[in-house]
Amino acid sequence: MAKLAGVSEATVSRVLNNVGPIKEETRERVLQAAKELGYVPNALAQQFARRRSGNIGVILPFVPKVHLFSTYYFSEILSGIGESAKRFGYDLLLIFREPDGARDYVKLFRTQKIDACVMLGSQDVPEERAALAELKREGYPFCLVNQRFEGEGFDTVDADHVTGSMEAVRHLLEQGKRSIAFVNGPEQYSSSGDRLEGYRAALAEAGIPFRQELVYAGNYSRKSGYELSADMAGPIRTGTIDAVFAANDRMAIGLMNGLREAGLEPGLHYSLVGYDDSDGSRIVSPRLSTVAVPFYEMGRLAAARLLDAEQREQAEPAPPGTLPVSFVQRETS
Amino acid sequence: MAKLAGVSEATVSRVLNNVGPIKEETRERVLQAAKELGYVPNALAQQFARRRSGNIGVILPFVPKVHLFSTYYFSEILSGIGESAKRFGYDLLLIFREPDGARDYVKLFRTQKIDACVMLGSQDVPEERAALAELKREGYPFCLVNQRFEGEGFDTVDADHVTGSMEAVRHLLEQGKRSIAFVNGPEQYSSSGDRLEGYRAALAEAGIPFRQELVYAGNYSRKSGYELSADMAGPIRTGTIDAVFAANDRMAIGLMNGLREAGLEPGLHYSLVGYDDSDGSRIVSPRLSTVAVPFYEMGRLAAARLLDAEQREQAEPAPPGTLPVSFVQRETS
DNA sequence: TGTCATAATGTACGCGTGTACATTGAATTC
DNA sequence: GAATTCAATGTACACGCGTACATTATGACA
Repeated sequence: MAKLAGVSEATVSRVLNNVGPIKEETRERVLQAAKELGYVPNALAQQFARRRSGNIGVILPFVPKVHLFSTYYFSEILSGIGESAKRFGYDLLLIFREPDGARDYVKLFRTQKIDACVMLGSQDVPEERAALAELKREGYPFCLVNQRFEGEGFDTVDADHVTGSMEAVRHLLEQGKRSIAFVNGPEQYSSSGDRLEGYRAALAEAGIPFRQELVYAGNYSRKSGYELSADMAGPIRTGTIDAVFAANDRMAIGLMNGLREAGLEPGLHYSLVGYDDSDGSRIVSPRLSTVAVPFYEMGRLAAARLLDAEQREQAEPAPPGTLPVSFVQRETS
Repeated sequence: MAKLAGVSEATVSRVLNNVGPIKEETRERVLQAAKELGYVPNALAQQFARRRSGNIGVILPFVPKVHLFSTYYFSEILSGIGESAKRFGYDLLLIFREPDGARDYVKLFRTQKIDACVMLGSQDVPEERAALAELKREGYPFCLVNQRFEGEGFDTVDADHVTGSMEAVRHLLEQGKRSIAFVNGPEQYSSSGDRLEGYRAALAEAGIPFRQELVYAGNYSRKSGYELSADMAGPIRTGTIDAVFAANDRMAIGLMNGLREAGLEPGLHYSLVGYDDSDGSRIVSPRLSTVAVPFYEMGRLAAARLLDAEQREQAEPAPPGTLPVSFVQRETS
């Protein structure tokens, strides 16, 4: 191109990439020529020559119709990842998991489509664990967000859901509640285990025995919370349950709606605390007490960590980042 | 690679791309060798050689903290785009607009990073209009979703917000309401204009004069709806307003919450209809009447159209697609 | 002035595919 | 049996950049 600016292609490349010593005058001449011709480097050629795509992959759960997971959750994390990506000059390649459960993450790296990858919404099931272990074995950089795999040593950015749950339950205890039910999500998510742990810890701390029959199993969907209301309405009426801690806002809201149909109001007949501080928690009435999770920050950190390591070519896996969460009291407790 | 399978690289390429005549036996030999070696074509080299990235760009508004726009809205559209992309073998490259308003869309194409592009959340402002016009002038394929630019002939997938709004207002009229306020969003969005048009048409149809003082300006955020409640509480009490049609659910919900603080309940002191059929509309109480928009389908269609055209190398711009919406009655009206 | 170190630039080639064109081989036709 | 045709494959090169290495300019120093 700008050979028409009296210099070799190599020099052009050097100028544009700021590599090697360049006479100031030459640099300006090249940049001037590039501007005049409206020259834009071909990213495909660059990627090919550099053997790096400059893309960071973001793996998302398969969602034909986004509804099991909170869109809030993903939007926040995604924005955070985007923030870091921009800062490091990377682009985001969005990848939905296959519906059939196939997860050939290695292929994504082998084809060079991505240089690193952030995993969202992954579950601790054997196939996933194996797929990630292979990824790690092959040395490809990836980072999990909001999901740990015990004993694998995967790079992870998580939030302190144990403490978050403890605080939520402590709060209910402070309100004088003694029969606190817990609506949890599937155990494939490490955060479910964390929350159960926090729930138990808070009870233990208060000298209250844990009772399995107060633990209800949902799947993080609003519907599952709604359906559990049928089982819980009775115990709430009789006082066998005087408060509910739900593992996410969606279930809490579903439960709340279901109990309302049974004539039970949160904050009046029972206390209710959700988890996530999602949009929904602010718009229901009464407004839902919940636990705020720094999703944006988690995404930002996960990507930053990957790209930072990428740049210095180092492999030292940063210690799993665990970000603090905070209890938010509103009107349901 | 699979030259070790007794054939030239060219033949390997032909086999893998299904191009040209190939002896069945050769094909199998190549595929067998590829499998044995675990061969995976280098996507970067492919893209470079084909001069196509195989990426479809998705332009999103700049969102340091996602909150002005409904995350629901984008998640749905994004999923729809993902669906089409997968079907055509494309990947999604996520691109956030620059905060400073710079929008060098052309560069994205010139660098070959994307082959086509879907625009989300774009506004009809001079810079955007110019940027898109340039894109069109240069012949780069792109498609707008939920936003039209009159007189430009851009490829667009929109929803019939005029009819949707008419139905919403008709519904209120059928309920006997005669003083229907309208809370609209910024006029940079064509859908705002559409909704105003629908609002006026429905009034005209019923022989009710349009009154400018019943039109309130929000910005599609929940906060703006909340703030407008201060202005509207009085008129509602006096009966100067007996119903409100809001241009989206977020504003409707904000308004509802604000009016509640003033002691006014939707469905009781006034009727309320929102727009979007977002998650929020289902979880507030009373549940919000609204208008369902096929966002997923819109994303799916936009991408499908682009990629379809891409494949047949044709340039005939499909007629702007306008998808139907549907009124959903719930409890606030 | 000559030597040497360093700055600045040019030359040449590789990166891994896709593909136009050339070549070979086999089937068909007269 | 020669000519023709087309299937099947090989050969060669382009794609646009980055970069190792070679080369030349520049200045410091003796």
